[in-house]
Amino acid sequence: MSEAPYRYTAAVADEIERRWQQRWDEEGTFFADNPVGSLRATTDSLAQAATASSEPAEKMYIMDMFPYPSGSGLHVGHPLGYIATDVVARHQRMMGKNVLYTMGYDAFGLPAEQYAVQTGTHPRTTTESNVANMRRQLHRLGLSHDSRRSLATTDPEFMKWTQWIFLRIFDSWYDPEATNADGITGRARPIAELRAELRAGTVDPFALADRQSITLPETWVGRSVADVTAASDAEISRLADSFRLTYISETPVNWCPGLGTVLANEEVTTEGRSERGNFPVFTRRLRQWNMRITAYADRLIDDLDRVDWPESIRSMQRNWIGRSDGAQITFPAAGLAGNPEASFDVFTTRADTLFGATFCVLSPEHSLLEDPSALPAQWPEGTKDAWTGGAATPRAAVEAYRVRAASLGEDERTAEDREKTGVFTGLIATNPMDGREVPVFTADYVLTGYGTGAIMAVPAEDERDFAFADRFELPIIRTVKPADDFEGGAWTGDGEKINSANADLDLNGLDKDEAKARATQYAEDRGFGRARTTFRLRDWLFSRQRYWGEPFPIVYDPAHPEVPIPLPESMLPVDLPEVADFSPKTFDPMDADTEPQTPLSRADDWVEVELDLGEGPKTYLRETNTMPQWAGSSWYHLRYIDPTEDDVLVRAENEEYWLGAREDGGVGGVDLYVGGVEHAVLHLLYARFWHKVLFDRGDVSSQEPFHRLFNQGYIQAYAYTDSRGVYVPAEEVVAEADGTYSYQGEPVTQEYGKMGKSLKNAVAPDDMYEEFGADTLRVYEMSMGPLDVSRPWETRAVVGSQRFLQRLWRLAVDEETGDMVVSDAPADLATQQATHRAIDGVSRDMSQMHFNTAIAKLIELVNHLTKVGTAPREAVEPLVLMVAPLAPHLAEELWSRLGHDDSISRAPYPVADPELVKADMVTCVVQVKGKVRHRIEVDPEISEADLEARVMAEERVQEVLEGQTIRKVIVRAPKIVNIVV
RNA sequence: GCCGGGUUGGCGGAAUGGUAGACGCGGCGCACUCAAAAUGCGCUGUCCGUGAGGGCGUGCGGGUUCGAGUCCCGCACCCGGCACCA
Repeated sequence: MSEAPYRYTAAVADEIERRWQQRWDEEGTFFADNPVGSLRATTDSLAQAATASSEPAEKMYIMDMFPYPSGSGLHVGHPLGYIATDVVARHQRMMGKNVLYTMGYDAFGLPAEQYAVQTGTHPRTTTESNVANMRRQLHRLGLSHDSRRSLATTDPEFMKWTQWIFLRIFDSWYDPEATNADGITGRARPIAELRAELRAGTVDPFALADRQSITLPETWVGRSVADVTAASDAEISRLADSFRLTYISETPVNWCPGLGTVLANEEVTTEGRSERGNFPVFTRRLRQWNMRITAYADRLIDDLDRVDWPESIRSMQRNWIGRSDGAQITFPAAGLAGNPEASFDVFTTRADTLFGATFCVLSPEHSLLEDPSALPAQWPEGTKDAWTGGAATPRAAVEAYRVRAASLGEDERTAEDREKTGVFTGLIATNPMDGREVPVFTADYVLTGYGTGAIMAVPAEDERDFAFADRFELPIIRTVKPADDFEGGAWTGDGEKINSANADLDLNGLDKDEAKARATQYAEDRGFGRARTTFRLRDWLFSRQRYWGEPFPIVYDPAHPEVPIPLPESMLPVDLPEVADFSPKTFDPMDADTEPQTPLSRADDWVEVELDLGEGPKTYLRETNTMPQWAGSSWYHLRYIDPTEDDVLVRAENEEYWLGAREDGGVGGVDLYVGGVEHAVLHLLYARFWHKVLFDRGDVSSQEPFHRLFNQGYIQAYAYTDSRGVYVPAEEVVAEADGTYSYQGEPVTQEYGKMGKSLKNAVAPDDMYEEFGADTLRVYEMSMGPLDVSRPWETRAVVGSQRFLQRLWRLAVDEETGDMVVSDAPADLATQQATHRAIDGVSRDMSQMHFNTAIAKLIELVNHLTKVGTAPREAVEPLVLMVAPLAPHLAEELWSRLGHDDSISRAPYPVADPELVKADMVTCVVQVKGKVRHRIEVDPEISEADLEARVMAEERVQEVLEGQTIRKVIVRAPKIVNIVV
């Protein structure tokens, strides 16, 4: 080490990196200018803009999925995506773009709250220290963030606008007939406009409610549009309230009295107990806030075709939304006490099979079964023993079945191999096609949350219905002719219609699609059905019984506790109260009938508040639920744009500049959004939904939040367990010659997967800085493979990236003296060509985010220059410029030592000279029957005729062709000649 | 079951239908050194051959093509998502 005092070691790297990071901070090197407002051009960048041109720089908005500021430090897997976006941001700046690039923190959430419950430390304290720690760790990587735009979702000034958006959505209803400025049908409109339309009778609330599956207040059920126009203002107002995009409803949730909280499905085990604490969990209807995301289902699917996202993610979203086109058919049902006109609706995607419906099935939670005592008191004639479930009457059978169904967990109920169960309800429905009487069953294979919660069963063409019919000895009528080799069961394939005719309609002989259309039309003409689209997507359960989340900007008048009252913007933000206890009240774990008592509900001084909301000072009660963690992440991309504005969410000029619709036909949004695939559905769907509401309400000009999405892979790692299954430190595991592994002489088992502290295989970035420096870590992570593929971490391979940077350094700096050794003499032709070929290839790779191959080409150039001896400036300068996005500190240092005063951050990226990219000679491959037999060096411009002549004249070729007849010669100058014999 | 993605040396990975294995790790050898480290240079898919060269090779089986890791058909395995969704 003493021999080379100026070698690029970790210590030298550390000094360089800290020095440049400080300078970047001091000079605000990475500040991005807004068109207007407080983040308008700084003096420096104004000066720079003036020297360039009067045109504003082209923009580029690059964003990472922001992290939760966890307390347990980073490992080297975390920053993979951040390094990649930083490389893109730095490259784009050198390409002359105005780059918006920053980092925020998704800081509400459970860990800080749980830590608070255990230790009494306020979540805000924990959160702030974690954010500070994470900022420091990321800063050390040299990420070129605009620090002025950084935020945390817990900042009161951020939370204010989260609450403001909540109110915006609360103030909206979805008008499926309204057209947006740019031709999209369906739009959120102010609730006041709905009240006006209801008053004027220009909207039919009953049709609208039916279309959006909205339950109207009971006083309005069964009334007409004429009743609406004649109603009082208060009544109209209540009616309009049912259409809000944010609403309260009794929603089935996972209630865990032992923890005193409602749980997400992921937090409930297959045994129906809480993951944490192992308490019983009950499915109960509780009063909850919801967001009507289902109103946007069509647009959320359709606009997936207008964004540049991986196909896999788009397909996951389509899948999740689950649009399915079919028909809703009404079946009259006889046998219900006091209701001779009873009927129920079924949803089917196979209206063509109506003639094959031989029974119907209601979900156990279906409204017709809510009062089993209205069911027949005796089994109707023809009831088979198997249908009764052993009960004496339909009432008893259904009652027992419903109780059983309620006690089953979701997982048990939907277990794949479970045999079909169910009981006959005693009700008899009429098939509207041919008047056939069919029995009505209840069975838990029909789900209450999908379609209408009721089906017509067509055992001949549906596997589930077939299994049920088989078990309960129900008739089967085929309405599609199966293929000849069909072996029985349900035929779900295509085929000619059979057995499908009544006096007025004959579907026989038609194909599936034609028959579907005809049957649906027939149902519509006769008034017993219509085409309908259903979605798998459910509305968004938006309330949580937690402390560490955004409070709702909602109060209640104690006289009307069922009517939520929005607070005016002037009263935002609603801050969290100080409380003594951050945990919700817990109950007897077995007592399902308890009600959640949120942490906020016990802050009496906060809950009860005197306000003047236009009726003079009055006492109101605050909403005590908090918002889910998804809230902040649904819109932070907007706040990055205008983080300092206090009077507006985001200024229109700035939003349009950074997110506006694109020339290539894109609908706007962040230019590049990088993050893990785990957010493929929920976060991205919620953010798209909020963004679309804001678009509809005129708050933003872009229709999608994220134009281009990129999912980075994960850095994975090997973990090792000993004979007891306990993890041992991966670092100290030794690979044995026979391919096994051992730790302290004992054999251990290798597994491959995530990196994590508990798996004892986490590698801390700090250790990498100490051993190699941040630039080496950056280059290593970018060189490991394509960004979207997961790959294993290998500390021992990091040295390769360090050697690359050391060789680069050595090209310019004498390791003994520290002097610059770059030559100002002109480079030889081979070096010029090597340089320009590298520029050409690296430029292409960089713009496609192929950093691994870009680095390979840079290494090749460095290796070439190493062989040359003294490196010429005309090669070293472009090389340093190309390295700058990847290893920015080293590049800045060399750039400065090469005599440049300005930061390399906005130096223009090198451009290849096409003349020097062209090769003088290329290798032409001579193949015989597709096998390589010879190679010759030829001029790249050689004509096909000349090339063929050259090849045929070669001695070696003659030799190989000896005694064979040439049938054909394929010439692709200058690369290949294939001789077919 | 359905949807999406994948399978290339000892390892990470390169290859607009046209020289399979760029670049890196590891390994082997040489130079420098008393020696080691570091550095530089060379070799490194596999089998046969002293060599020139040849055989075989991109999960498996077919096909298209003058030519296939790449395109098409079928299959196996792996990863991810959804799933009694009517």
